[in-house]
Amino acid sequence: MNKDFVSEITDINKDFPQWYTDVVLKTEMVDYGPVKGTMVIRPYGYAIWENIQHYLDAEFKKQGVQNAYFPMFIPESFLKREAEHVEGFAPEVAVVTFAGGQELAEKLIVRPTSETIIGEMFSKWIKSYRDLPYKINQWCNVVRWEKTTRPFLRTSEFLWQEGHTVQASIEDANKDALTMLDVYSNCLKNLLAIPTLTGKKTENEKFAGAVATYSMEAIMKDGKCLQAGTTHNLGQNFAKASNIKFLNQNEKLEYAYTSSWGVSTRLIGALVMVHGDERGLRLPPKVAPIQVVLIPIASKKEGVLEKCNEVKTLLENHGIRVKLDDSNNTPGWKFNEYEMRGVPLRLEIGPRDIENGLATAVRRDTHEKLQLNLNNLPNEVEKTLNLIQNNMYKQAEINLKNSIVETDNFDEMVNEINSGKVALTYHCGNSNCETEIKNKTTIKTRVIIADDNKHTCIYCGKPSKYKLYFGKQY
RNA sequence: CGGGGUGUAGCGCAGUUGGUAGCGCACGUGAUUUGGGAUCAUGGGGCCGGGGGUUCGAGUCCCUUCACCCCGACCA
Repeated sequence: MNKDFVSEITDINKDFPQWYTDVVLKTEMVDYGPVKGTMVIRPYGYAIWENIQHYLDAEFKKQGVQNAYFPMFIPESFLKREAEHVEGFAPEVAVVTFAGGQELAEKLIVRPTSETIIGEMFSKWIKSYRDLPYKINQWCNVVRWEKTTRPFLRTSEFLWQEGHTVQASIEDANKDALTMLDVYSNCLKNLLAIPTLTGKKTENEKFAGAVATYSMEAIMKDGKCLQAGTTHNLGQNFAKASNIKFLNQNEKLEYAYTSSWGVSTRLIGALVMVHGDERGLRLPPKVAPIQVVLIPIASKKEGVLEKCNEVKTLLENHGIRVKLDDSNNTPGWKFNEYEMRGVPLRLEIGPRDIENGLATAVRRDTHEKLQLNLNNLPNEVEKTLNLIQNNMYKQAEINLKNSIVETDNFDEMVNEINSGKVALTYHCGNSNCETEIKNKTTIKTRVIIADDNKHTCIYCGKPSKYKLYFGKQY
């Protein structure tokens, strides 16, 4: 017996960041790429991403969004069209200066986001109010040369979707941003079993060039926040920069109003850090690449493997993602392996089970052992998977609530944040005051705003405009 | 860009005052096994991150460089 297997993954309570790295590598979701800061998304991680894509594509469609693809290279001059935008992104763009054996006349940036190039195309395509609204999404990679990187959470290149809409009024552009924020938070709730805090970002924290940025934050097991998705009301800023004009119903030429919104492979990182435990990954059934792992016991005994294959086909025909592991490894090894990989439900089938007409099942979320009737297996498995999905959301919700402390005392807020909590508090909305709060807390904070008028600012004591969350952040 | 750490077999590591490379796991083969990381036998695998130096001799000492990880400042 190998006694060292426990130490394969760092103790989640002793060193959370190292635990995270161990889990994503050992479950074979990801590996480091040869270039610093890059990652290879391996099949087990990519399958999760594909499940997220399927879910979101269906939701986007409901919102009248069409998929398309735009080039990765953007003329450098495009980026400079929007002053705040270039200031925000210039430090982290990768630039191509040499290609085809010669120095380029105009440098090309590798997209850090595509507002400028998509805006350029919109300006060609949109002529009239009749063309609006116009809604485009693309699944692609983007490059942001980050100084410190971590698989899924922050890498030099990452995968995301970016949606871009054009509207005839700022109200409609803002509505798009808010609607997509809902789509995102529902995705996290329904698919990933992750509860989120949503709201508006402060002036200091909004997207470079946006009128308003909305954000969805998830709370990790260690109490830190992770920005899981953002949507932006860009007003006319990018329309002016890209010259997107339309003729309105009064026959007046007018700059259009745009929005943009995105979520990235960072969601996979959130999934790991919200649900994982000391044994490794825990995946909600709806995103899990493998929903049920089937483990034969004494597989060489007569009838065992046959029964397993039969059950596998039965479940697959029911639309359940099943893996039958008939490898030579011992059952014990397999139990641990698939628990580490976060497979929601394990079925064991051995001579005893066959004799009794039952399958032994073990839930990953509760470690609960169940006996499921072999005659009604697909329905029982489906029911159990739903229970697991719901229970995982509930557990995450409890963790979220336990992580938040409401306070209007400044010192208390600082203490709570330093001890790993998220503080729910009040703020006047003044930009200088916000900066002061950040400086006083001496930790990186993430801010989300909801409108509020009943309290006073935690820092300056003036009437508060906003209700917001402060917390340590990834 | 600061602070800390690590580079030796696919992975995890050991390698003493310098003496010419080892352990566990994994992998190949054969057999026995199988309800919480099996056992025996046997086999393959190394530019000791790179470059330079000291030395009769360097994984080990010195210089230099590169890569990666973790923690901070900026970002999804």
